[in-house]
Amino acid sequence: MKPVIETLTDIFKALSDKTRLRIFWILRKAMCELCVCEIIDAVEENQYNVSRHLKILKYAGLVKENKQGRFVYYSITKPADKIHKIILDLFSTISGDVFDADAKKLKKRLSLRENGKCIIGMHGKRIK
Amino acid sequence: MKPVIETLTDIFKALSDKTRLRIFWILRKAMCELCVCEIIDAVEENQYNVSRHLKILKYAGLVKENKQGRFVYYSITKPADKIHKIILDLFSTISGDVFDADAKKLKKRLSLRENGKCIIGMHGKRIK
DNA sequence: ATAATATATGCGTCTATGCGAATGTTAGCA
DNA sequence: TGCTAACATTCGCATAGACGCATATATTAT
Repeated sequence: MKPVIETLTDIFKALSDKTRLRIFWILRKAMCELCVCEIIDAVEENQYNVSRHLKILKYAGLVKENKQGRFVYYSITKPADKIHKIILDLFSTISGDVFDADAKKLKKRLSLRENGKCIIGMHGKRIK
Repeated sequence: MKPVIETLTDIFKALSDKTRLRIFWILRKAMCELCVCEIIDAVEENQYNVSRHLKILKYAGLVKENKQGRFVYYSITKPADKIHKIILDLFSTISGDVFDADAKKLKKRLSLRENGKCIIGMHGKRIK
């Protein structure tokens, strides 16, 4: 079990980068699992950067992953303690140009899903 | 006016360092202005580091200063928006060994005040 | 004016972090 | 088995941040 102060600095560090803020915000907004390529399209960042940032968010305990075939779905972790819960409350009050634009791009991307599953990869190619 | 995302990263960056977390925590806990030397005694850090960290917290809009003679008193700023308010709520739920120890040291230091004012400098020398 | 004291800041150093590019890994499909 | 695609990781570099030391600034006492 990490000391409280470690947990806190890990969380705040994870949220102190713009790209990670956007990724976390869009994951919270989505209210569902998002596959990496969908996140990439929403925030318009490189694959390796998104992957790296997701790792940091995961280490801080803010997101979790769910591997399904070659796709990896990420989602917000359910808050286990007060601090975590308050962080999520905080994000529910956040909106603004960058965030709203990301939400718009995500919505467009999610409309391409079939049966609630991602069927399009990173370069717009349909699966199967 | 800073964009929302800038405000957020500034706040999270400011809180992503252990010493700054402790300084901010003790300022919130104190519920009153603290002079720099009192903060130094509470967190047991070097003068220049405490000064620098206070500057970063101030830049993020989390604390404000009040100069009185050669003493500078710092205190928590009143939350101007929801985000700021939630951050403060978050800190009201935080406690633990390091934080509690700091609170203890601060209490001891504050008991040396006279008329609610700091009368002892950095090296334990009484003023006047 | 001079000295002393509370606080701030500039400089050098070391470490941490973010990015780009390339490469590695795993899973589905022919 | 071999190819392709989704995602992860490693390396090298550039920048940012934290610390220690020395010094600057501001204010008060002598």
